[in-house]
Amino acid sequence: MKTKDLILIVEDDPGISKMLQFTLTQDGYGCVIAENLKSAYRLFQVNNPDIILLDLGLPDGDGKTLIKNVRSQAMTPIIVISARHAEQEIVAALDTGADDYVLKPFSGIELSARIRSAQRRLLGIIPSQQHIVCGELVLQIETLIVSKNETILKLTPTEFNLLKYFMLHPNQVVTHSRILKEVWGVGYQHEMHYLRTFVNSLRKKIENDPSRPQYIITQMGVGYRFYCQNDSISKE
Amino acid sequence: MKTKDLILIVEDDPGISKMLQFTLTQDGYGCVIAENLKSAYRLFQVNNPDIILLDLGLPDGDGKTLIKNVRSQAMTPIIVISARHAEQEIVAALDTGADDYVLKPFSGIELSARIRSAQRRLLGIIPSQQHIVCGELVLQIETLIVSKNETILKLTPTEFNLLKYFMLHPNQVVTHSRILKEVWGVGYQHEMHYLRTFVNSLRKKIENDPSRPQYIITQMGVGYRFYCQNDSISKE
DNA sequence: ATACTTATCAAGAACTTGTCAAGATTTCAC
DNA sequence: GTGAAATCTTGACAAGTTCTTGATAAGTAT
Repeated sequence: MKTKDLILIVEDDPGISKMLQFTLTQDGYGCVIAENLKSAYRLFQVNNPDIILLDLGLPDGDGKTLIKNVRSQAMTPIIVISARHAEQEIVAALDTGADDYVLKPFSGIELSARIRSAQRRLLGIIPSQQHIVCGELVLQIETLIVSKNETILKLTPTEFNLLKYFMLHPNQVVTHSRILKEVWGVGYQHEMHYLRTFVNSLRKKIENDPSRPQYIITQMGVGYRFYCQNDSISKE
Repeated sequence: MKTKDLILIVEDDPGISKMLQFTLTQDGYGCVIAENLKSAYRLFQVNNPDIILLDLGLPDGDGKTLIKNVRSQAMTPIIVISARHAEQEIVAALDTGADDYVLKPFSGIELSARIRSAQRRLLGIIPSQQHIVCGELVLQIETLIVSKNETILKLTPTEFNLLKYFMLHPNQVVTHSRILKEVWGVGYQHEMHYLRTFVNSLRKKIENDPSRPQYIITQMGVGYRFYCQNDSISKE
C-alpha cells in the first residue's frame, strides 16, 4: 500500500465531517477528525497532517486560534471551510495564516481541487522534473542528454552543466559571478574567461546562427540571459 | 519611492483592470496590465511579476493556456478571477496550476487578503523580485532589466544607473551635481557634459517622442525632474 | 540681439566580450 | 600502467560596446 497524505478535518457537525471523510477517502487521503479546537491541536501535534480542513465555528472557540497555533510552528496548508460569508471574516482568517477559504455549502469536487492545489504548491516548490524544455531544446537531467529538434547534441560535462543552469533560469538575467559560482563552484566567481569560452562553445552547438544568438543573450556589463519561449498559445 | 512587488493583471475589461490597478496601487504594489493572452505571456517573461491575477475569459483564448505556459517555467502564484461559476471550470483551472479561484463579482478587500496569503506562502522560498514601476516603465533591480510595455530596453550600465536614480526619485527636482555625485561618484559633480549626453541617450530609449520628453523633464538652471504618474501613493 | 543653458551628433579611446588555438590535464579503454 | 581521446585551462588577438570628449546646433531668458 502506498503511504497516503493525511488530512486533519476539524468540524463539529458529524454529518459534514463524515461526508468529508468519505469524499477524501475516495480520493485516496487518510483522515483524522477533530470536533473541537483542543482535540484538533492535539491531533495536529501528534499526527503532523499534510493538510488541515478547518471549520471556523467550533464549540470551544474560534478556529482562528488554531490557525495561529499551527502557524507558529508549521507551514501546513490550512483550508478554512465556513458558513461565515462576511468579508471581514474571510480576510481575518486569511491574514491569520489560512491558505484558502471555501464557503459552505461547498462542492466536494471543488474542495478536492483546492486540496490538490495546496499540495502541489507544497511539493512544487522544488520541481524535480525529468527534463526541461526550451523551444527546440530538450534537456534530460538524468541521462545527461540534450537534443535539439530530434538530434542529440554532443555536450561536454561542463557545457551540459552550464546549459542546465541556463535552462533552469529561463528569461532571467544571471550575473557572471553567479553562473560561475553555481556551475563551477565557490571560488571561481572571477574566472570570467572560463565562462566566455564555454558560452562560446555552447553557442556553437545550440544556436542556429552562433554569431546572432537567440538563446544565450549577453547582457553587457552584467551577465547573460537565457531566452526561452514555450509558446503553446498560438496552437490549440 | 521604494521598490515594490509587481502584479501582472490579465483582464480585458478596462473598467475592472483600472479598478484593480487602483486598489493594488493603494496596497503598495506595482501593476502591469495585459488585455490578452499573448501580451500577458510577454509581460510575464519580460517583467518577472511576483503574482498574476488572471481573468479566464480573454479575447484570444482560454486563460488556462497562460497558466500552463507560466507553470512550465515558474511557480509564480496565479489567482484566477472569473465569472465562470461552474464547478468543472474551477476544478480545471486549479488543476492546471492556478493557486486560487475568486468569483466575480469579488470584494477588493478579500482579493487583497488572498494576494497577501499567496505572498506569505512564497516568503523565504522564492526571493521576491524588487521592481520600480513608473507608467509604462518597469525596472528590475537585481536583473538590471528595464522594460517598456512588452519590450526589454537595451540600456548600457551607466544609462541603467541613471534611470534607476531617476526612478527612485520621481516627481522631484534633482540638481545636476546631485545626480552626478550619486550616479558617477564623488568628484564628478561638475562633469555636466556626461549628464547631458546620457540624458540624451536615455530619452531616445525611453521617451515616446524624445524631442518632447514626458519622463525626463529639464528644470532650467537647476537639474531634471523625473515624472511618474502612479507615484501619488507611496512615499518613503 | 546677446549671453547663457541645454541638446545633439560624431569620432576616437577605453573597456568588455567573442573567437580560436595550443598546451595541460583528465578520462577511459585496453 | 600506458596511450589515445576528450576535455579543460590559458593566452593572444579580434570584434563589438560603451564611455569620453569636442564641436555645433537649438532653445531660453533678459
